[in-house]
Amino acid sequence: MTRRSFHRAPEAERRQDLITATLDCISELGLQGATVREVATRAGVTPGLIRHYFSSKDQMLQAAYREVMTGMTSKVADAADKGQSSACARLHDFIVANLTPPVADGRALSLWAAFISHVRVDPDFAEIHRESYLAFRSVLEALVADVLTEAGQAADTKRCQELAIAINGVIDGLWLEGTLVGDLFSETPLPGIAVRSVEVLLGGISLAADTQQT
Amino acid sequence: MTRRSFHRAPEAERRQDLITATLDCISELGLQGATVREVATRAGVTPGLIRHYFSSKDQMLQAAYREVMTGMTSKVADAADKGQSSACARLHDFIVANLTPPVADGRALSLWAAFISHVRVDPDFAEIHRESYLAFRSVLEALVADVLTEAGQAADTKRCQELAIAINGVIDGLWLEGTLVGDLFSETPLPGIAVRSVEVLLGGISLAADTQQT
DNA sequence: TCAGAAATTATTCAAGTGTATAATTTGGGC
DNA sequence: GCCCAAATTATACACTTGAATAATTTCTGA
Repeated sequence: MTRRSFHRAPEAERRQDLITATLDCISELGLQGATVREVATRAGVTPGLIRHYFSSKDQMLQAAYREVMTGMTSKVADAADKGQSSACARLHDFIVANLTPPVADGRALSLWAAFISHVRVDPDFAEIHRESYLAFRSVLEALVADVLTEAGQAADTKRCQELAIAINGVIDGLWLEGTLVGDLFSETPLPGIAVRSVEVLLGGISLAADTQQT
Repeated sequence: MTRRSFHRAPEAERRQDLITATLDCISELGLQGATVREVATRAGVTPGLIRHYFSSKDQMLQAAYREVMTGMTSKVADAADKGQSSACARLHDFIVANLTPPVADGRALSLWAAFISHVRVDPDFAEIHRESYLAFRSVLEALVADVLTEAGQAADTKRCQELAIAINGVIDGLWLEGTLVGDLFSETPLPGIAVRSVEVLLGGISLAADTQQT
């Protein structure tokens, strides 16, 4: 009986493969389905190898959680930088990026919810959540400040903070609705609702991009 | 060796105890912690009894999910009926009820997230989600229609629907923020932000109750 | 009071769980 | 070409899991 042959992968690459496999398991089978054996199988690897890269299964899950959150935040932050034009256009793109794939899709929501449900169970997960939430909101708060100054309005910290909280609420809520019951919104696209809602929250500032049609 | 004595409980009561124990397990230990044995222990019962009330562990989880959602919806719907005064006051109370305990608390969020993360895993959970979401939004949509007509504005279906979606988004999103990182909002209470945001979304209609102070 | 149906417990089972450890293979540096 | 550290596999273990079954207790109704 001969052993199966294998190939030695660079540490970073193998870690990434394991994390990706972990996330696949969680989104398709739930946290309970992310067993050491299932993850290893999907990564094309033997169960024992996991403990060579992570000191425990829990640490692997935490690494996976971190990747999900930094991935989502960086994607929407990128979208707000691509179109360099105006602050309004950047906020507009930021909102839309939050409510369209790949940020707004079932897999992302499934992963997010699975981890959130563990925030109260494990303090390590709570810390990861807190960090990623603050990172996201600080991006949004800066964006709001830019929009306000661009519109010639006062951008004091207090007001920016409250607006960012409210806007974050709209985005989060619509992200939930869209990804959970997206099929109910074929006729009333969410990004449009979101943009209009935020415009209203901002006191009537228009975020319309130049290339917009209805 | 004598068997432990027990008492025969009415079916409804025992089922309720098992469901409550299930929810306690999930909120404190996660879905993975809601094992047949742990639930039975907390319900003061033997593991085997669970299969006498539910044909499988999964069916018990589904019953628990249903209870969580109907409980939350009925609580906020009740809050919108107590003060019979005006439609504006009812919407106001509805919003506040969503963002204050017991609806807005860590336990509820933990439970909700755990179940949501299984919506994509198990079609039965998806169906429960869909039903409870539509029930909630139909309550909100009726409330919005009342407010609009009360303010003398047009309350056509299309507009009510879009407004309900947006308002639901604000509520969901702020509910998330408040329950997840509530300690960050000691100085900027969320119910206030929510009410003001909805007022703006409604085009400036004031929802202020008579007994309001700042 | 005393059956007997139904609720509850006790016990068992096979499968799956994370982890620990030892045996092997790989691939880069000499 | 070969050696040796490190990556990977293989195997084993102790424990937990959901479920199935049989044995017992409870309590109602006649």
